[in-house]
Amino acid sequence: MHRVTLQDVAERAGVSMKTVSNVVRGYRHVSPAMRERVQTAVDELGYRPNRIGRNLATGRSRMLGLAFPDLRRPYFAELAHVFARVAEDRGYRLLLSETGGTEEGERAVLHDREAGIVDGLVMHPQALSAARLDEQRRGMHVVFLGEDPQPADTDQVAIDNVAAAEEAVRHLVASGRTRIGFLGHETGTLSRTSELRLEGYRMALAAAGLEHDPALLVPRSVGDAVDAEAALGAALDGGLRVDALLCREDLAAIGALRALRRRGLDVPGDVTVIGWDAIDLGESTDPSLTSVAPDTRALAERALDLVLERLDGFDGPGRHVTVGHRLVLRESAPAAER
Amino acid sequence: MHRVTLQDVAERAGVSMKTVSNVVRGYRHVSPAMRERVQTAVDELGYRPNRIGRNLATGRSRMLGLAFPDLRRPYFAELAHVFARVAEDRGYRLLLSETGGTEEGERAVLHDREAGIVDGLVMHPQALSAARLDEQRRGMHVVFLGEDPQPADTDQVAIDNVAAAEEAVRHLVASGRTRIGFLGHETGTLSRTSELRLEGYRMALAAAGLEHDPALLVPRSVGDAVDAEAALGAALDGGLRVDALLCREDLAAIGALRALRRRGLDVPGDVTVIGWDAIDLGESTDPSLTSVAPDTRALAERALDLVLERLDGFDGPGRHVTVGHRLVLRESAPAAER
DNA sequence: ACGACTCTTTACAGCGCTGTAAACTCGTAC
DNA sequence: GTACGAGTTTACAGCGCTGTAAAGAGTCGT
Repeated sequence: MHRVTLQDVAERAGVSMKTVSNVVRGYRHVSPAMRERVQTAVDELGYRPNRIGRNLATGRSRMLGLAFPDLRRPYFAELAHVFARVAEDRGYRLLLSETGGTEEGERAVLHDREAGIVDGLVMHPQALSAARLDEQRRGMHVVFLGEDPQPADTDQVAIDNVAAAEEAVRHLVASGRTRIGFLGHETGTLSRTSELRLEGYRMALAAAGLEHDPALLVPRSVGDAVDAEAALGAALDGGLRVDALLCREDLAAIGALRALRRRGLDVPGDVTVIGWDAIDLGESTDPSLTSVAPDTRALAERALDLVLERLDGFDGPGRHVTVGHRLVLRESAPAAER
Repeated sequence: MHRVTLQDVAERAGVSMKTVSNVVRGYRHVSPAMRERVQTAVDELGYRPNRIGRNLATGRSRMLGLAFPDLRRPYFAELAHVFARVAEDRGYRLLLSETGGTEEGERAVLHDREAGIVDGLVMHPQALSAARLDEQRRGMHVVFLGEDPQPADTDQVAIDNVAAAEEAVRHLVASGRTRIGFLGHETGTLSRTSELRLEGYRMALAAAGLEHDPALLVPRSVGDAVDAEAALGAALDGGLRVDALLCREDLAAIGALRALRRRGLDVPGDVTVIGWDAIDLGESTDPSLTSVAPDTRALAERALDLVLERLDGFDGPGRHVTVGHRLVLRESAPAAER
């Protein structure tokens, strides 16, 4: 079971190996007659290029790493899908990795370039500090997703979390809501993303002349729907009264739907709910979820632009790109009656 | 920016390249003194192996392909997570690919071995026939997931769909349900998976002495929750009366919850609902979903066992492995009152 | 006619690492 | 003392492909 190599084809066609390579790669300086002759031999022998040989010779794998904390979270799975599509359009494959949101996991994916497995990396960091990220990446081209602190000379892409939160809260205010809670940020140390979303939430409350009441903030310890449900349930049972909720992510919103309904509170009548991420399943919850939808296509496009420009030799300062978002209106927070 | 190679370390430590390689790979026939001397040089120079060089020399990438139709479907994203973990325990990386459920997509992943990118493949086929799969794989070691028709001498892993469906229906029967519908199979040609689940459904009905009424089958054209909701909604509005539903997958069950609630039907009181796949979010729907849960851990373990045994030289006939499942009881179909 | 340029093909070396086998040393058994 | 086996280190060739530069032919402009 000997694999067919360039040399085999070269012998068959009576030309040099390099000429076979030129034909297979589509190099333009090959005569039509030669191209046909070699292609015939390629077809007869069923030659298929060995990417490993090519990768070693070129020093490029044409594969990019994409690292998320956990693929089971619908938003990340859906984002991975978009990234894979965009990368494919650019002639790249994606190697998906889960970091588990741990330092060790993040450190591991940063080493993939050194191993020659990937040419660059797009990553959603969660555990490593900016200094450690910089130290561990050792020159690897990385684009960071989100707004967590990152090394100064690296590139990142994010949505404007402050503006998006403001917009969501404004929508709730326009619907006549006055006791607007926030559900789903971390119980202990806040991630930068949570900070920004809370900042936007507070700014919009202030702009609406609503007093910010810390009692309206409901954190959770684990970022899933079950934990959000429990956290909100406990708060409601402990006397929390809200007429609206901005949730840090859709999973928290889904947990909120259960917690509210279990206590006889109607959504959106008694409590209006807005999620974040606009996952596909948000269309099929009951009520369907109004949610902040990042422009995931633009996110992927920009991120890949940035990392590929680095691969092409761009050596300028780190760039911070903000992509769009919109508020997807569904049943949990319908268009305001005006 | 010259990468540090085995040769650099060898010169630094005053030994041969091969000795450095032996140390780095943990080859046992190296003296402790030599090991320490080389490791010191490795650490000083910050040497990191280039996997591409190793892959070319060994003919192995230690990467396995995992191909699903669409990562956005929660079940596949969650299964991918389990596979990645199991593969990692075995010293392999996974290269995830989406086939889009198309022949072209499936054909493309079957070629990755020839390119040298992966050593083998685990795949959930949907579009290619058994004959075309056999033709296209050209000797590549593939393990197929599910029970669709596959080449005779290949390996596959699946749960017993018939038995699982029987069990689910028995649970509904034990809850006193007599008009048990099935929601979510394909509108046109049935996949083998749907056939088997329907077969188990029918067998359990017969065993319970319940007449099988074709009007109780509600197919859908697209496999998402929105389409299932529409299909069931139309059927209910067209006069369908059921007191229970077995759904082909959890997404269909989630769609069913909305359709039923929108028509004033209570779950599980008026209609008991069972889904399939036991996705994480099934715990946070309202009511939470009772669902057939494949033993995904065993699925991943067996599938990787099979493909790795092929890589190790096993050349026997194709093996069909059935792994376990269980019925996860939640609110949509609670334990029967007995 | 000569020089410059473009097109075409090819020889050569190298990308980084490993498998194989040889050479050498040491310890043990007969 | 000798032979054998195990441990240790190393030389060599090769895995498949590409970049670089050279060689040769043809065309065009001066």
